Amino acid sequence: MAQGIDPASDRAVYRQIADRLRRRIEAGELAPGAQLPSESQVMSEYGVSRVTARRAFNVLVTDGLVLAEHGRGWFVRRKPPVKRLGADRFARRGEGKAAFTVDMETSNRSFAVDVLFVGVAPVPNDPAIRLGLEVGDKVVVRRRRYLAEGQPIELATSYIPLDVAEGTPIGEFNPGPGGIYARMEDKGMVFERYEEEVTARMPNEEEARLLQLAPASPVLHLVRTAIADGRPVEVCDTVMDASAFVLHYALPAHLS
Amino acid sequence: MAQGIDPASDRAVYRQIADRLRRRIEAGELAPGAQLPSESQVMSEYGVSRVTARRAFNVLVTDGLVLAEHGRGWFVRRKPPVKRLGADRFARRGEGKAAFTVDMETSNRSFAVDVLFVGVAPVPNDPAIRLGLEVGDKVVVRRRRYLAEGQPIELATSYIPLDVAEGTPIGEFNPGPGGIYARMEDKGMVFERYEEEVTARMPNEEEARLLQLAPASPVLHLVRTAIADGRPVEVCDTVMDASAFVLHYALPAHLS
DNA sequence: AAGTGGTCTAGACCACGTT
DNA sequence: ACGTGGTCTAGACCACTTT
Repeated sequence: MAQGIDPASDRAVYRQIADRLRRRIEAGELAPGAQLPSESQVMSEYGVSRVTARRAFNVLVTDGLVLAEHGRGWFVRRKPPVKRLGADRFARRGEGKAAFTVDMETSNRSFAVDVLFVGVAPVPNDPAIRLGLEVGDKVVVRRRRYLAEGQPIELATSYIPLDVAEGTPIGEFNPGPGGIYARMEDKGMVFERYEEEVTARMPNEEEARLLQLAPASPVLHLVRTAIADGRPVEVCDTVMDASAFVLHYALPAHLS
Repeated sequence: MAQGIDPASDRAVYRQIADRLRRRIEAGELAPGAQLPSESQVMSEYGVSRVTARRAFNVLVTDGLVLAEHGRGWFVRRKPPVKRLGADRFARRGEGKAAFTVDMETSNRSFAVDVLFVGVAPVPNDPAIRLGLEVGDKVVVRRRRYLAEGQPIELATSYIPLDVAEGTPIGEFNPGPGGIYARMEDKGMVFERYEEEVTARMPNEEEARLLQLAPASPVLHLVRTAIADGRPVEVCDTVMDASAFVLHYALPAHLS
Protein backbone atom coordinates (compact mmCIF):
# COMPACT_ATOMS: atom_id res chain seq x y z
CA MET A 1 0.00 0.00 0.00
CA ALA A 2 2.54 2.59 -1.11
CA GLN A 3 0.12 5.46 -0.47
CA GLY A 4 1.43 8.36 -2.48
CA ILE A 5 4.95 6.98 -2.43
CA ASP A 6 6.64 6.74 -5.80
CA PRO A 7 9.40 4.11 -5.83
CA ALA A 8 10.53 5.36 -9.22
CA SER A 9 10.98 8.93 -8.01
CA ASP A 10 14.38 10.54 -7.77
CA ARG A 11 13.68 11.06 -4.11
CA ALA A 12 14.46 7.90 -2.15
CA VAL A 13 11.50 6.07 -0.67
CA TYR A 14 12.77 6.55 2.90
CA ARG A 15 13.03 10.28 2.26
CA GLN A 16 9.49 10.43 0.90
CA ILE A 17 8.25 8.71 4.04
CA ALA A 18 10.31 11.05 6.21
CA ASP A 19 8.91 14.04 4.29
CA ARG A 20 5.35 12.96 5.06
CA LEU A 21 6.05 12.48 8.74
CA ARG A 22 7.90 15.79 8.90
CA ARG A 23 4.97 17.60 7.34
CA ARG A 24 2.63 16.16 9.96
CA ILE A 25 5.00 17.30 12.71
CA GLU A 26 5.58 20.81 11.36
CA ALA A 27 1.84 21.20 10.82
CA GLY A 28 1.23 20.33 14.46
CA GLU A 29 -0.84 17.25 13.67
CA LEU A 30 1.83 15.30 15.50
CA ALA A 31 2.39 17.54 18.52
CA PRO A 32 5.47 17.55 20.79
CA GLY A 33 5.40 14.37 22.85
CA ALA A 34 3.08 12.58 20.43
CA GLN A 35 3.87 9.04 19.37
CA LEU A 36 4.66 8.39 15.72
CA PRO A 37 3.49 5.27 13.90
CA SER A 38 5.54 2.21 14.84
CA GLU A 39 8.08 0.68 12.51
CA SER A 40 5.68 -2.17 11.79
CA GLN A 41 2.95 0.26 10.86
CA VAL A 42 5.22 2.12 8.47
CA MET A 43 6.37 -1.18 6.95
CA SER A 44 2.84 -2.33 6.17
CA GLU A 45 1.42 1.09 5.35
CA TYR A 46 4.05 1.83 2.72
CA GLY A 47 5.04 -1.73 1.88
CA VAL A 48 8.72 -1.27 2.71
CA SER A 49 11.30 -3.25 4.63
CA ARG A 50 12.14 -2.51 8.21
CA VAL A 51 15.51 -1.03 7.27
CA THR A 52 13.79 1.50 5.01
CA ALA A 53 11.22 2.37 7.66
CA ARG A 54 13.95 2.92 10.23
CA ARG A 55 15.91 5.04 7.83
CA ALA A 56 12.94 7.36 7.49
CA PHE A 57 12.83 7.79 11.27
CA ASN A 58 16.56 8.38 11.40
CA VAL A 59 16.28 11.28 8.98
CA LEU A 60 13.97 12.97 11.47
CA VAL A 61 16.36 12.22 14.32
CA THR A 62 19.16 13.94 12.42
CA ASP A 63 16.85 16.91 11.91
CA GLY A 64 16.23 17.03 15.65
CA LEU A 65 12.51 16.39 15.29
CA VAL A 66 11.99 12.96 16.85
CA LEU A 67 13.54 10.58 19.38
CA ALA A 68 13.19 6.84 19.87
CA GLU A 69 12.39 5.33 23.24
CA HIS A 70 13.53 1.76 23.42
CA GLY A 71 10.60 -0.61 23.82
CA ARG A 72 8.07 2.23 23.65
CA GLY A 73 8.13 3.87 20.25
CA TRP A 74 9.08 6.96 18.29
CA PHE A 75 8.04 10.33 19.69
CA VAL A 76 8.05 13.97 18.61
CA ARG A 77 10.64 15.82 20.66
CA ARG A 78 9.43 18.11 23.40
CA LYS A 79 10.87 21.59 23.77
CA PRO A 80 12.49 21.99 27.19
CA PRO A 81 11.97 25.12 29.28
CA VAL A 82 14.18 28.02 28.43
CA LYS A 83 16.51 30.14 30.50
CA ARG A 84 16.88 33.76 29.47
CA LEU A 85 20.16 35.57 29.85
CA GLY A 86 19.35 39.24 30.17
CA ALA A 87 21.26 42.09 28.57
CA ASP A 88 21.70 43.57 32.03
CA ARG A 89 22.92 40.42 33.74
CA PHE A 90 26.21 41.98 34.75
CA ALA A 91 24.94 45.47 35.33
CA ARG A 92 22.45 44.08 37.84
CA ARG A 93 25.05 41.98 39.62
CA GLY A 94 25.71 42.93 43.21
CA GLU A 95 24.55 42.30 46.74
CA GLY A 96 26.97 39.39 46.94
CA LYS A 97 25.37 37.37 44.18
CA ALA A 98 27.07 35.77 41.21
CA ALA A 99 25.71 36.42 37.73
CA PHE A 100 24.38 32.90 37.29
CA THR A 101 22.54 33.10 40.60
CA VAL A 102 20.85 36.34 39.61
CA ASP A 103 19.77 34.77 36.33
CA MET A 104 18.33 31.70 37.93
CA GLU A 105 16.51 33.52 40.66
CA THR A 106 15.00 35.80 38.06
CA SER A 107 13.69 32.85 36.13
CA ASN A 108 12.54 31.24 39.35
CA ARG A 109 13.99 27.80 38.76
CA SER A 110 15.97 25.43 40.94
CA PHE A 111 19.61 25.16 40.05
CA ALA A 112 22.85 23.56 41.14
CA VAL A 113 26.54 23.79 40.33
CA ASP A 114 29.05 20.96 39.93
CA VAL A 115 32.60 22.15 40.33
CA LEU A 116 34.59 20.00 37.91
CA PHE A 117 38.02 21.53 38.43
CA VAL A 118 39.62 24.44 40.25
CA GLY A 119 43.35 24.98 40.18
CA VAL A 120 46.35 26.38 38.38
CA ALA A 121 46.96 25.07 34.89
CA PRO A 122 48.47 26.12 31.53
CA VAL A 123 46.23 28.44 29.52
CA PRO A 124 45.00 27.09 26.16
CA ASN A 125 45.39 28.90 22.88
CA ASP A 126 42.18 30.90 22.59
CA PRO A 127 41.96 32.34 26.11
CA ALA A 128 45.70 33.04 26.00
CA ILE A 129 45.22 35.35 23.04
CA ARG A 130 42.29 37.10 24.65
CA LEU A 131 44.17 37.59 27.92
CA GLY A 132 47.36 38.74 26.20
CA LEU A 133 49.32 35.78 27.57
CA GLU A 134 51.59 33.21 25.97
CA VAL A 135 50.11 29.77 25.37
CA GLY A 136 51.00 27.59 28.33
CA ASP A 137 51.39 30.41 30.82
CA LYS A 138 49.90 29.40 34.16
CA VAL A 139 46.45 30.73 35.04
CA VAL A 140 43.72 29.90 37.50
CA VAL A 141 41.24 27.58 35.79
CA ARG A 142 37.74 27.14 37.17
CA ARG A 143 35.59 24.58 35.35
CA ARG A 144 32.04 23.90 36.44
CA ARG A 145 28.75 22.52 35.23
CA TYR A 146 25.42 24.20 35.87
CA LEU A 147 22.18 22.31 36.27
CA ALA A 148 18.60 23.57 36.19
CA GLU A 149 15.93 21.39 37.67
CA GLY A 150 18.43 18.57 37.83
CA GLN A 151 19.32 18.73 34.15
CA PRO A 152 22.79 19.85 33.06
CA ILE A 153 22.43 22.87 30.80
CA GLU A 154 25.78 24.64 30.76
CA LEU A 155 29.52 24.04 31.01
CA ALA A 156 31.66 27.01 31.93
CA THR A 157 35.43 27.35 32.17
CA SER A 158 37.04 30.52 33.49
CA TYR A 159 40.67 31.52 32.97
CA ILE A 160 42.11 34.15 35.34
CA PRO A 161 45.69 35.49 35.19
CA LEU A 162 47.68 34.63 38.32
CA ASP A 163 48.33 38.25 39.26
CA VAL A 164 44.60 38.96 39.19
CA ALA A 165 43.88 36.01 41.46
CA GLU A 166 46.79 36.74 43.80
CA GLY A 167 45.85 37.46 47.40
CA THR A 168 42.26 36.26 46.88
CA PRO A 169 40.43 32.94 47.18
CA ILE A 170 39.77 33.01 43.41
CA GLY A 171 42.00 29.97 42.98
CA GLU A 172 40.26 28.06 45.74
CA PHE A 173 37.26 25.78 45.62
CA ASN A 174 34.97 28.36 47.21
CA PRO A 175 35.76 31.92 46.12
CA GLY A 176 33.29 33.39 48.62
CA PRO A 177 30.05 35.34 48.27
CA GLY A 178 29.41 37.02 44.95
CA GLY A 179 31.90 34.88 43.09
CA ILE A 180 35.23 35.80 41.59
CA TYR A 181 34.12 39.18 40.27
CA ALA A 182 33.30 40.27 43.80
CA ARG A 183 36.79 39.24 44.93
CA MET A 184 38.34 41.32 42.16
CA GLU A 185 36.28 44.31 43.23
CA ASP A 186 37.45 43.69 46.81
CA LYS A 187 40.96 44.36 45.51
CA GLY A 188 39.79 47.70 44.16
CA MET A 189 39.49 46.62 40.55
CA VAL A 190 36.83 48.48 38.54
CA PHE A 191 34.99 46.62 35.79
CA GLU A 192 34.55 48.51 32.56
CA ARG A 193 32.73 46.13 30.25
CA TYR A 194 32.25 42.55 29.12
CA GLU A 195 32.79 41.42 25.56
CA GLU A 196 30.98 38.35 24.36
CA GLU A 197 31.36 36.27 21.22
CA VAL A 198 28.52 33.93 20.39
CA THR A 199 28.58 30.99 18.00
CA ALA A 200 26.54 27.84 17.60
CA ARG A 201 27.69 24.40 16.53
CA MET A 202 27.24 20.71 17.20
CA PRO A 203 28.81 19.55 20.48
CA ASN A 204 31.92 17.43 20.65
CA GLU A 205 31.75 14.05 22.35
CA GLU A 206 32.71 15.34 25.81
CA GLU A 207 30.20 18.18 25.70
CA ALA A 208 27.42 15.87 24.54
CA ARG A 209 28.18 13.53 27.43
CA LEU A 210 28.49 16.13 30.18
CA LEU A 211 25.36 17.96 29.04
CA GLN A 212 23.45 14.73 28.38
CA LEU A 213 22.47 16.07 24.99
CA ALA A 214 20.05 14.24 22.73
CA PRO A 215 21.14 13.54 19.16
CA ALA A 216 21.01 16.53 16.83
CA SER A 217 21.12 19.00 19.74
CA PRO A 218 23.28 22.02 18.95
CA VAL A 219 25.10 24.09 21.56
CA LEU A 220 25.55 27.80 21.99
CA HIS A 221 29.19 28.69 22.55
CA LEU A 222 29.77 31.95 24.35
CA VAL A 223 33.20 33.35 25.14
CA ARG A 224 33.13 36.29 27.51
CA THR A 225 36.10 38.54 28.24
CA ALA A 226 35.78 40.69 31.35
CA ILE A 227 37.65 43.97 31.19
CA ALA A 228 38.63 45.89 34.30
CA ASP A 229 41.16 48.64 34.83
CA GLY A 230 41.78 48.71 31.09
CA ARG A 231 42.87 45.09 30.75
CA PRO A 232 41.29 41.64 30.32
CA VAL A 233 41.03 40.01 33.73
CA GLU A 234 39.02 36.90 32.94
CA VAL A 235 37.96 34.80 30.00
CA CYS A 236 34.91 32.62 30.54
CA ASP A 237 34.24 29.94 27.94
CA THR A 238 30.67 28.68 28.14
CA VAL A 239 28.98 25.86 26.25
CA MET A 240 25.19 25.76 26.63
CA ASP A 241 22.49 23.35 25.60
CA ALA A 242 21.02 25.59 22.89
CA SER A 243 17.49 24.36 23.51
CA ALA A 244 17.63 25.70 27.07
CA PHE A 245 18.74 29.29 26.46
CA VAL A 246 17.74 32.58 24.98
CA LEU A 247 20.47 35.22 25.02
CA HIS A 248 19.30 38.78 25.27
CA TYR A 249 21.35 41.80 24.28
CA ALA A 250 20.84 45.53 23.99
CA LEU A 251 22.89 47.47 21.47
CA PRO A 252 23.31 51.21 21.64
CA ALA A 253 22.13 53.23 18.66
CA HIS A 254 25.07 55.59 19.01
CA LEU A 255 28.65 55.30 20.18
CA SER A 256 28.82 56.85 23.59
CA MET B 1 40.53 -8.26 12.14
CA ALA B 2 38.33 -6.68 14.78
CA GLN B 3 41.21 -4.50 15.96
CA GLY B 4 40.28 -3.32 19.42
CA ILE B 5 36.58 -3.77 18.72
CA ASP B 6 34.67 -5.82 21.28
CA PRO B 7 31.50 -7.34 19.79
CA ALA B 8 30.41 -8.36 23.29
CA SER B 9 30.66 -4.82 24.63
CA ASP B 10 27.58 -2.87 25.70
CA ARG B 11 28.59 -0.28 23.15
CA ALA B 12 27.42 -1.27 19.70
CA VAL B 13 30.10 -2.20 17.19
CA TYR B 14 29.14 0.63 14.86
CA ARG B 15 29.48 3.09 17.73
CA GLN B 16 32.90 1.74 18.65
CA ILE B 17 34.03 2.22 15.07
CA ALA B 18 32.53 5.72 15.01
CA ASP B 19 34.30 6.51 18.30
CA ARG B 20 37.66 5.58 16.82
CA LEU B 21 37.11 7.68 13.72
CA ARG B 22 35.86 10.59 15.81
CA ARG B 23 38.96 10.47 17.98
CA ARG B 24 41.17 10.64 14.91
CA ILE B 25 39.20 13.65 13.66
CA GLU B 26 39.13 15.53 16.95
CA ALA B 27 42.86 14.86 17.39
CA GLY B 28 43.51 16.42 14.00
CA GLU B 29 45.00 13.26 12.54
CA LEU B 30 42.15 13.40 10.04
CA ALA B 31 42.15 17.09 9.20
CA PRO B 32 39.26 19.05 7.65
CA GLY B 33 38.91 17.98 4.03
CA ALA B 34 40.78 14.70 4.61
CA GLN B 35 39.32 11.48 3.23
CA LEU B 36 38.24 8.80 5.68
CA PRO B 37 38.75 5.10 5.03
CA SER B 38 36.28 3.74 2.47
CA GLU B 39 33.37 1.53 3.46
CA SER B 40 35.23 -1.49 2.03
CA GLN B 41 38.27 -0.70 4.16
CA VAL B 42 36.19 -0.42 7.31
CA MET B 43 34.42 -3.70 6.44
CA SER B 44 37.64 -5.65 6.10
CA GLU B 45 39.56 -3.83 8.84
CA TYR B 46 36.93 -4.51 11.46
CA GLY B 47 35.31 -7.56 9.91
CA VAL B 48 31.81 -6.06 9.78
CA SER B 49 29.05 -5.91 7.19
CA ARG B 50 28.57 -2.94 4.96
CA VAL B 51 25.46 -1.84 6.83
CA THR B 52 27.42 -1.66 10.05
CA ALA B 53 30.27 0.25 8.44
CA ARG B 54 27.84 2.75 6.97
CA ARG B 55 26.10 3.16 10.28
CA ALA B 56 29.41 4.19 11.83
CA PHE B 57 29.82 6.90 9.20
CA ASN B 58 26.25 8.05 9.69
CA VAL B 59 26.86 8.65 13.39
CA LEU B 60 29.57 11.11 12.41
CA VAL B 61 27.26 12.76 9.89
CA THR B 62 24.68 13.32 12.60
CA ASP B 63 27.42 14.83 14.75
CA GLY B 64 28.29 17.20 11.94
CA LEU B 65 31.82 15.87 11.57
CA VAL B 66 31.83 14.21 8.14
CA LEU B 67 30.06 14.28 4.79
CA ALA B 68 29.83 11.72 1.99
CA GLU B 69 30.55 12.57 -1.61
CA HIS B 70 28.86 10.18 -3.95
CA GLY B 71 31.40 8.16 -5.90
CA ARG B 72 34.33 9.81 -4.12
CA GLY B 73 34.33 8.87 -0.47
CA TRP B 74 33.77 10.11 3.05
CA PHE B 75 35.45 13.35 4.07
CA VAL B 76 36.00 15.40 7.22
CA ARG B 77 33.89 18.54 6.97
CA ARG B 78 35.64 21.80 6.24
CA LYS B 79 34.89 24.88 8.27
CA PRO B 80 33.59 27.66 6.05
CA PRO B 81 34.88 31.21 6.45
CA VAL B 82 33.21 33.17 9.17
CA LYS B 83 31.44 36.50 9.16
CA ARG B 84 31.73 38.55 12.30
CA LEU B 85 28.88 40.76 13.44
CA GLY B 86 30.43 43.51 15.52
CA ALA B 87 29.00 44.95 18.70
CA ASP B 88 29.10 48.36 17.06
CA ARG B 89 27.40 47.35 13.82
CA PHE B 90 24.57 49.79 14.31
CA ALA B 91 26.48 52.52 16.04
CA ARG B 92 28.86 52.66 13.08
CA ARG B 93 26.07 52.72 10.56
CA GLY B 94 25.81 55.84 8.51
CA GLU B 95 27.15 57.42 5.36
CA GLY B 96 24.24 55.90 3.47
CA LYS B 97 25.17 52.32 4.11
CA ALA B 98 22.99 49.53 5.46
CA ALA B 99 24.19 47.50 8.43
CA PHE B 100 24.78 44.37 6.38
CA THR B 101 26.86 46.30 3.87
CA VAL B 102 29.04 47.76 6.59
CA ASP B 103 29.58 44.29 8.00
CA MET B 104 30.52 42.74 4.70
CA GLU B 105 32.85 45.54 3.66
CA THR B 106 34.58 45.26 6.99
CA SER B 107 35.18 41.57 6.43
CA ASN B 108 36.23 42.26 2.85
CA ARG B 109 34.09 39.60 1.21
CA SER B 110 31.84 39.62 -1.82
CA PHE B 111 28.16 39.53 -1.05
CA ALA B 112 24.77 39.67 -2.68
CA VAL B 113 21.13 40.02 -1.65
CA ASP B 114 18.11 38.15 -3.02
CA VAL B 115 14.88 39.96 -2.30
CA LEU B 116 12.34 37.19 -1.70
CA PHE B 117 9.32 39.34 -0.85
CA VAL B 118 8.44 42.96 -0.25
CA GLY B 119 4.90 44.03 0.43
CA VAL B 120 2.10 44.49 2.92
CA ALA B 121 1.00 41.35 4.77
CA PRO B 122 -0.51 40.24 8.09
CA VAL B 123 1.98 40.22 10.95
CA PRO B 124 2.69 36.81 12.55
CA ASN B 125 2.42 36.10 16.23
CA ASP B 126 5.91 36.76 17.53
CA PRO B 127 6.65 40.07 15.79
CA ALA B 128 3.11 41.24 16.58
CA ILE B 129 3.83 40.93 20.30
CA ARG B 130 7.17 42.70 20.00
CA LEU B 131 5.64 45.54 17.96
CA GLY B 132 2.61 45.89 20.22
CA LEU B 133 0.23 44.96 17.42
CA GLU B 134 -2.61 42.48 17.12
CA VAL B 135 -1.88 39.27 15.25
CA GLY B 136 -2.96 39.75 11.65
CA ASP B 137 -2.60 43.52 11.61
CA LYS B 138 -1.09 44.64 8.33
CA VAL B 139 2.59 45.53 8.27
CA VAL B 140 5.29 45.99 5.67
CA VAL B 141 7.15 42.70 5.29
CA ARG B 142 10.57 42.58 3.71
CA ARG B 143 12.08 39.12 3.28
CA ARG B 144 15.50 38.61 1.74
CA ARG B 145 18.37 36.21 1.53
CA TYR B 146 21.99 37.21 1.90
CA LEU B 147 24.84 35.45 0.14
CA ALA B 148 28.56 35.66 0.76
CA GLU B 149 30.89 34.53 -1.98
CA GLY B 150 27.90 33.01 -3.73
CA GLN B 151 26.81 30.90 -0.78
CA PRO B 152 23.54 31.69 1.04
CA ILE B 153 24.32 32.39 4.67
CA GLU B 154 21.36 34.29 6.10
CA LEU B 155 17.59 34.73 5.76
CA ALA B 156 16.13 37.93 7.16
CA THR B 157 12.53 39.06 7.48
CA SER B 158 11.66 42.56 8.64
CA TYR B 159 8.27 43.68 9.92
CA ILE B 160 7.53 47.41 9.94
CA PRO B 161 4.27 49.00 11.18
CA LEU B 162 2.39 50.77 8.40
CA ASP B 163 2.50 54.17 10.07
CA VAL B 164 6.29 53.94 10.31
CA ALA B 165 6.59 53.11 6.64
CA GLU B 166 4.07 55.70 5.54
CA GLY B 167 5.38 58.38 3.22
CA THR B 168 8.62 56.48 2.58
CA PRO B 169 9.81 53.88 0.08
CA ILE B 170 10.20 51.34 2.93
CA GLY B 171 7.39 49.27 1.45
CA GLU B 172 8.93 49.31 -2.02
CA PHE B 173 11.42 46.97 -3.61
CA ASN B 174 14.28 49.43 -3.30
CA PRO B 175 14.11 51.53 -0.12
CA GLY B 176 17.00 53.73 -1.23
CA PRO B 177 20.52 54.34 0.06
CA GLY B 178 21.23 53.31 3.64
CA GLY B 179 18.25 51.00 3.82
CA ILE B 180 15.04 51.34 5.78
CA TYR B 181 16.68 52.77 8.90
CA ALA B 182 17.95 55.70 6.86
CA ARG B 183 14.40 56.35 5.59
CA MET B 184 13.09 56.39 9.15
CA GLU B 185 15.76 58.89 10.12
CA ASP B 186 14.77 60.99 7.10
CA LYS B 187 11.37 61.30 8.76
CA GLY B 188 13.05 62.68 11.86
CA MET B 189 12.87 59.48 13.89
CA VAL B 190 15.68 59.04 16.40
CA PHE B 191 16.93 55.54 17.16
CA GLU B 192 17.49 54.75 20.80
CA ARG B 193 18.65 51.16 20.87
CA TYR B 194 18.34 47.71 19.37
CA GLU B 195 17.36 44.67 21.39
CA GLU B 196 18.46 41.27 20.19
CA GLU B 197 17.46 37.79 21.24
CA VAL B 198 19.73 34.96 20.15
CA THR B 199 18.93 31.26 20.08
CA ALA B 200 20.29 28.28 18.20
CA ARG B 201 18.44 25.27 16.86
CA MET B 202 18.22 22.89 13.95
CA PRO B 203 16.69 24.43 10.81
CA ASN B 204 13.27 23.54 9.52
CA GLU B 205 12.94 22.13 6.02
CA GLU B 206 12.47 25.50 4.30
CA GLU B 207 15.44 27.06 6.07
CA ALA B 208 17.66 24.09 5.25
CA ARG B 209 16.69 24.37 1.60
CA LEU B 210 17.05 28.14 1.21
CA LEU B 211 20.38 28.16 3.05
CA GLN B 212 21.60 24.99 1.32
CA LEU B 213 22.60 23.60 4.69
CA ALA B 214 24.48 20.35 5.04
CA PRO B 215 23.02 17.70 7.38
CA ALA B 216 23.53 18.39 11.07
CA SER B 217 24.09 22.11 10.47
CA PRO B 218 22.47 24.25 13.19
CA VAL B 219 21.28 27.80 12.65
CA LEU B 220 21.56 30.91 14.76
CA HIS B 221 18.21 32.62 15.17
CA LEU B 222 18.40 36.31 15.95
CA VAL B 223 15.37 38.50 16.51
CA ARG B 224 16.16 42.21 16.63
CA THR B 225 13.75 44.90 17.73
CA ALA B 226 14.69 48.44 16.74
CA ILE B 227 13.49 51.11 19.12
CA ALA B 228 13.10 54.72 18.08
CA ASP B 229 11.20 57.59 19.62
CA GLY B 230 10.35 55.34 22.57
CA ARG B 231 8.56 52.65 20.56
CA PRO B 232 9.41 49.54 18.55
CA VAL B 233 9.60 50.48 14.88
CA GLU B 234 10.91 47.29 13.32
CA VAL B 235 11.33 43.63 14.12
CA CYS B 236 13.93 41.79 12.08
CA ASP B 237 13.90 38.00 12.26
CA THR B 238 17.16 36.51 11.04
CA VAL B 239 18.15 32.88 10.53
CA MET B 240 21.85 32.34 9.89
CA ASP B 241 23.98 29.37 8.94
CA ALA B 242 25.65 29.01 12.34
CA SER B 243 28.91 27.83 10.84
CA ALA B 244 29.29 31.13 9.01
CA PHE B 245 28.84 33.61 11.85
CA VAL B 246 30.34 34.91 15.04
CA LEU B 247 28.18 37.40 16.90
CA HIS B 248 30.03 39.97 18.94
CA TYR B 249 28.53 41.96 21.79
CA ALA B 250 29.71 44.41 24.39
CA LEU B 251 27.91 44.63 27.72
CA PRO B 252 28.26 47.57 30.03
CA ALA B 253 29.58 46.89 33.52
CA HIS B 254 27.17 49.41 35.01
CA LEU B 255 23.73 50.65 34.17
CA SER B 256 24.22 54.02 32.56
C1' DA C 1 36.47 -0.77 -15.96
C1' DA C 2 37.00 -0.21 -11.25
C1' DG C 3 36.06 1.93 -7.00
C1' DT C 4 33.08 4.68 -4.27
C1' DG C 5 28.78 5.74 -2.03
C1' DG C 6 23.10 5.36 -2.24
C1' DT C 7 19.22 2.50 -1.72
C1' DC C 8 16.59 -1.54 -0.79
C1' DT C 9 15.32 -6.37 0.65
C1' DA C 10 14.76 -10.54 3.88
C1' DG C 11 15.88 -12.47 7.92
C1' DA C 12 17.83 -13.01 12.54
C1' DC C 13 18.60 -12.23 17.52
C1' DC C 14 18.66 -9.11 21.47
C1' DA C 15 16.92 -5.59 24.99
C1' DC C 16 13.45 -2.71 26.92
C1' DG C 17 8.46 -1.68 28.51
C1' DT C 18 3.99 -2.80 29.19
C1' DT C 19 0.34 -5.93 30.03
C1' DA D 1 3.78 -12.93 26.42
C1' DC D 2 3.83 -9.43 23.25
C1' DG D 3 5.01 -5.26 20.94
C1' DT D 4 8.46 -1.88 20.51
C1' DG D 5 12.98 -0.40 19.10
C1' DG D 6 18.48 -1.76 18.66
C1' DT D 7 21.87 -4.24 16.21
C1' DC D 8 23.82 -7.15 12.79
C1' DT D 9 24.36 -10.12 8.55
C1' DA D 10 24.39 -11.30 3.37
C1' DG D 11 23.25 -9.99 -0.94
C1' DA D 12 21.53 -7.12 -4.74
C1' DC D 13 21.22 -3.23 -8.01
C1' DC D 14 21.98 1.61 -9.06
C1' DA D 15 24.51 6.19 -9.66
C1' DC D 16 28.52 8.94 -9.48
C1' DT D 17 33.69 9.71 -10.03
C1' DT D 18 38.01 8.57 -11.52
C1' DT D 19 41.34 6.05 -14.27
